[in-house]
Amino acid sequence: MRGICQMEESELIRKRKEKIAGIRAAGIDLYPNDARVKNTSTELKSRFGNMEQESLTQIQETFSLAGRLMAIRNFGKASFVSIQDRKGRLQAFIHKGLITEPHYALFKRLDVGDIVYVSGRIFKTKTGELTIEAQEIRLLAKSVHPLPEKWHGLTDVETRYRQRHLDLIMNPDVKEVFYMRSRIIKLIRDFMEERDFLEVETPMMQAQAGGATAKPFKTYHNALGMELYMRIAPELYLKRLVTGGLERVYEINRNFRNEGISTFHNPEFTMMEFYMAYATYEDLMDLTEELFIFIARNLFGVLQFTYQGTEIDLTAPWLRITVKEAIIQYMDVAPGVLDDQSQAVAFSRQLGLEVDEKEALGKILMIIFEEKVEKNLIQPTFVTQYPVEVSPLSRRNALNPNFTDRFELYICGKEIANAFSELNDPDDQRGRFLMQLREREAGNEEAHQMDEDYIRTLEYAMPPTAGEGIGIDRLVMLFTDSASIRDVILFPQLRARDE
RNA sequence: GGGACGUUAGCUCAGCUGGUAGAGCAGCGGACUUUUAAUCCGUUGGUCGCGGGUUCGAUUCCCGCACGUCCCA
Repeated sequence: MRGICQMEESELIRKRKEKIAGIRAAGIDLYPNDARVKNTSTELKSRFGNMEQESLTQIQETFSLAGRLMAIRNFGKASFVSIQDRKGRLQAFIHKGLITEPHYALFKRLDVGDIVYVSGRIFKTKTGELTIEAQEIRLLAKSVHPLPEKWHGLTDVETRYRQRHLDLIMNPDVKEVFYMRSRIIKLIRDFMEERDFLEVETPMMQAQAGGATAKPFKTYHNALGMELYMRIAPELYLKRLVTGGLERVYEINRNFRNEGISTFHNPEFTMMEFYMAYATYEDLMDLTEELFIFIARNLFGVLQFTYQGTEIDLTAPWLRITVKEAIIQYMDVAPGVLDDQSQAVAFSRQLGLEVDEKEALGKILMIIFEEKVEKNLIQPTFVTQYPVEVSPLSRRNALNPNFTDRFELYICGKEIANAFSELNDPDDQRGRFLMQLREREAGNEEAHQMDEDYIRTLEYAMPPTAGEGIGIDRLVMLFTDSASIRDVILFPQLRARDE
C-alpha cells in the first residue's frame, strides 16, 4: 500500500512530531482522560437547528461536544472548525477574544485529525449554521498522521479495508452501512423473539466440521492434544438442542469456510441458523417472507428497493418453483430429459458444461441449475425440491424420494438462504452419511463425514423439524445496496503484507 | 486457478512517440473578525510497488514477482 512503509520518514510526520514535542514542553497533557461530554452534534442540531438566532441568544446554557477535528477555517482572530462525533458534525467558532490566552495558544497548535473538546453557548452564524461558540477548547488526543484529503476523501479500496478506521473517519456512508447492519440484526432478533425462538451459542471449534459441505480450517488444541476444526455450520449442534426439547432455537454467529474469496465470499461470514420443531420447509417459506418484509418495512417503510440498479419487490407471495421446473423454464428442454441420467448428461454437454458420464442425475441437475439458471432469479424466488444427492441432511419428499423437502432463496441471482425439513430418521441419516463417505473416498474433500454421535442423538428421536440458514452478510448487502461483501464486513480478509 | 485493469507526494490524480516528474488539497511561512472544498501571496515535499532485461538513457518498452480491484472457474 502506498506510503505506509515510508511514513516514519515523511516530512509531514516529522513536523507533526516536532509540534507534539512543543505541546508537551508547554506542560499540556496530550492524552487527558477527564473530559465530560454532555452533548452530541445531531442532538444539538435537532434541538436548536430550527430556531432563529434571536431565540438562541436567550439560551444561557453551556453545551459541550467532543470529536475529531475535520476542518479548520482560519480568519485571523476568528476561526471556524468542524468537529465530527459518532453522530455527525457540528461547527465550532473560536475567537481570540472569547477564550483564554492559553486556550487560544493551544488552539493554534491543533491539527486536523486531533480529538478535541469544546464547550460554550450555541448560536447561528449569518449563513444560518448552528455553531458552538467556544468558551473552552481542549485537546483530548493528538493525531500524528495526517488525514486523507478533505474533498476526495479516501477512495483507495485497499487502504479502506486495511485501515478501516480511516475509512470510517473519512466516509460517512461507511458508518451508515454498519449502523444498518446492526439494526438489521437487531430486527432479526426481535422477529425471532416474537416467535418464541431462543438464541443460543454452539461450538465454533468442532472435532468434526459437519452440517454443510465445505472445506474447513484446521487448528490444534494443545492441552487436549487433538485436532479441531473451525465450524462450517452450527447445524448438527442446533438439532441436538431441538432433540433436547428446546424446540425453537436460533444462532447468529460466524462460520468459517476454507474457500476462495470474492465479492460474495469471505472466509469467515455471519450466518443465522434457526430450527423450528413441528414445522415444515413450507412453513419456513412463509416465515422467511414475513422476516424479510418485517426488515424492509422497518428500514424503508416499503417493500420495494433498489439493489445495484435493479428494483427488488418483496411483496408476498414470492415465486416458488422446483429445481427441475426452474431449469425447464429457463432452458427450453423437454421435461423427460431431466428424469433420465444419460439424456441429462447429453443435454448438459450440449450446454457446454463439463459433466462426468457417470455423474448422479441429481448432481447433473444442480450443475445445470447453478451454471445456467441461478443468475436469472432476480426477484425473490424459492427454489424447492433439491436432489437427495446434494442434500445429505434433508428429509426426502414423500412423493418422490429422490428429492428432498428443501428450498434455497434466491434474490438478484444470489443464494441468500437455504432451508429444509430436517431428516430425523437415524437409519436414513446413516445411509446418507455412508453415501457421503463414498464421495469422500472418491476424492470429494467437501463431502460430509460420518457422525456417529449425531446419529445417536437422532436415535433418541428428534421431533419433526424444519431449519434454515440465512447469510447475514448477503442480506445486509441487499438492504444496503452494497456491491461487495467487503463493504458489509468491517475487517474483510486480505492477504498479509510484508512490513 | 485463468483473464483484464491498476500501483506516481500524506490524500485525489495528470504525466503523449523513452531524455532523471506535475497539479489540487494537506503541510510550512505570511495576510485576513461569520467561513463552510473559505480566499489571497509565497513555499517544502518523490527509491514513480519490488526485482531483472533492452537502451547512451526507463515512471514510460519487455519479462518476472508482490499487493489490490473487477470478471470468469
